[in-house]
Amino acid sequence: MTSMQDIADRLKISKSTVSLVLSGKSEGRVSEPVKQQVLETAREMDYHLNGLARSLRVGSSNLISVIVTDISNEFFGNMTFYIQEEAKKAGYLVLTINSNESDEEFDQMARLLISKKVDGIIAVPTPAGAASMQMIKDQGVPLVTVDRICEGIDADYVGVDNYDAAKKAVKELIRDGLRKIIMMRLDLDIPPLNERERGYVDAMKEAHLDRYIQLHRIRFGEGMEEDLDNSLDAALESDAVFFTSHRVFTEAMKNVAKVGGVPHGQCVLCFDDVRPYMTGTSDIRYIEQPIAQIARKAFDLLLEKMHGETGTGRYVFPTRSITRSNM
Amino acid sequence: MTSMQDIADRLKISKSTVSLVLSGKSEGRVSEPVKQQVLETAREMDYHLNGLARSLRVGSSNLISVIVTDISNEFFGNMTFYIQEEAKKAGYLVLTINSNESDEEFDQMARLLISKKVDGIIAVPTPAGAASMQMIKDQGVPLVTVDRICEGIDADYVGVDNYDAAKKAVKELIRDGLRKIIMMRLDLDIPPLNERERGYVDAMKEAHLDRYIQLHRIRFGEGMEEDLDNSLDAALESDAVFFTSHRVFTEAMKNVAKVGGVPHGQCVLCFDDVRPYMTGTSDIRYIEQPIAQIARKAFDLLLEKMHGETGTGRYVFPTRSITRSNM
DNA sequence: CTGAAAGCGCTAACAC
DNA sequence: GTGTTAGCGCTTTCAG
Repeated sequence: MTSMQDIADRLKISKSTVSLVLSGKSEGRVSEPVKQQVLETAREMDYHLNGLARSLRVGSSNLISVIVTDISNEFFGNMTFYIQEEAKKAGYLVLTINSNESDEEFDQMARLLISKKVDGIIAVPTPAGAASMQMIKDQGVPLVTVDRICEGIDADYVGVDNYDAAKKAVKELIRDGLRKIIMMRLDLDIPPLNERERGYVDAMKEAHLDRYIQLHRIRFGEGMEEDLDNSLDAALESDAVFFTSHRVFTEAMKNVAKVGGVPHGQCVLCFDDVRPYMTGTSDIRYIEQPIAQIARKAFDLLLEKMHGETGTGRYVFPTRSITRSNM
Repeated sequence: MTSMQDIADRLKISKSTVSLVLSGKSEGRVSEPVKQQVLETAREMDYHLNGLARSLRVGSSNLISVIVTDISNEFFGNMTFYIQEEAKKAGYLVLTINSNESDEEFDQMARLLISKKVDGIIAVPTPAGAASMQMIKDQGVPLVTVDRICEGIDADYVGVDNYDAAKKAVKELIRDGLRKIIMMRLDLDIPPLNERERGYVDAMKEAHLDRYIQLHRIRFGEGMEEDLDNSLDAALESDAVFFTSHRVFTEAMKNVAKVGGVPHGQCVLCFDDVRPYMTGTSDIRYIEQPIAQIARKAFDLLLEKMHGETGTGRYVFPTRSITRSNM
């Protein structure tokens, strides 16, 4: 592996000169002939920059990380994708991390990332992840949180109004004549899910449909399928099922497939895009979060912080309810 | 940010001693009291290792990269996920890169990764990516290719027998009475897609159904929706549509939703798991690739290479045809 | 315009 | 057991 020293030796010049031209800072500081020689020799010797050495010296790695709780959730998958696209444009590489909703894993990974000297972190906080957030901040690593607010932590936040989105969508269902609307949510104590539940409950109460309110809490991980099985009958008897997140929806669908699909005439409401799943004949609706915008905003905020800006803010984007009936 | 030197100064000892205990190499080389002091002081001063310095010194970054062509393809998404899980166990962080099927992007990213001194790369080669593969090898970076063989490059390969899988699945369709079976594939000149096409064509010919052979080539990226629209009528008139990859399937489904879903009684055959999409009443079948196994094998091979093994091999895993009719 | 030298934070010989 | 030293490959003052 050839180094700058190697090409300096070959040309009998100093490595500082080589560094100047190879890092594009030679403008008016290195003569044209020398510059050309360096460039050519670098090519001949198949030189590749050692970014580690550079990073150590300049104090920044051009690496950022995005830590999500469940990469198999399409919402997070897409978010990660969009962040990567933005990062690429800005010259950053991204380390994608899956915390699997575990505080311990999150913390462990955050420590690793700090040691890798990432320039910034975009994180979906785990249920009780405040301490890890604080550690990241204490280490001076720019941080922006996404999807879930982490109470007690002064960091940028980007997300949507989950309460409002859920309430509006349920009201639309009621307007369209549906009555027995039940909710299936993951058994995780995280703000978005709690907010969506509140929205559902309030919408039902306001329409005096209290008696139909049903909350099915599905365990995340171990026990998921069992819980889903137990809720199946209730689901089949309802007019509509409101799934609070993509993951619980897709898992439930695998289950529902066993009994021949969603019953004709029944309505499914879900957070996040389910268009590709709408091959059937049931009435499917979903609440769309502007993922690309969220991702872009999150990255922009991170970029600002990495450039030294200090204030933090909370940015809430509007959602849309989409109805596409195939009946 | 406190360094080893800082804690050595505080304790009036040398930084080598500090290094020894902090890197867990103090066994029988540092006295117990000193060791405890170091550990405690490190905690007090909120010390975090500078991994860049360590990597520069020891010559390895504990970073690997997986470069896929389309992260929004669930097959690659899952593969990446499994690789990450394996990598985590082995103490590696992974940089996920999306080449977007572009040779140029791949090459550019590969150069960046080399400068970041990644310890290894798992790559899905782009259509004409041999030169980039060679560059990676020339730089001494361990490489394993996945999903597509890159001709002319001596590197490990992990994948499935695409010809055989496609042929078998089509034969099953024919056995079950389907005749007008058409294929929709992306317009990319890559081995797996070509092999799947060959398998389809041969199965049809062997059943003397030559007259029903229809190949619809769908552009990837710009023009995709247009091509899909143009093929819609033919699709609706067929007995079955064989989608050669997950991506073309999901895109087509968005399109099909416009006309009210897949017609009753029609069959859809697809490469890769589409269980969550089986909410409808149509006959859906798919060819399952053992993604977890593929990912694990790829990572194992990479690990071996990173540990100095040299030989290369090609590993082909069996697929399964899954039928689950909801009719 | 070019070079010498210092140093980013760490590890690993090698002395003592 | 512990300290000294050299150096990984680069960037960046500072002289000349």
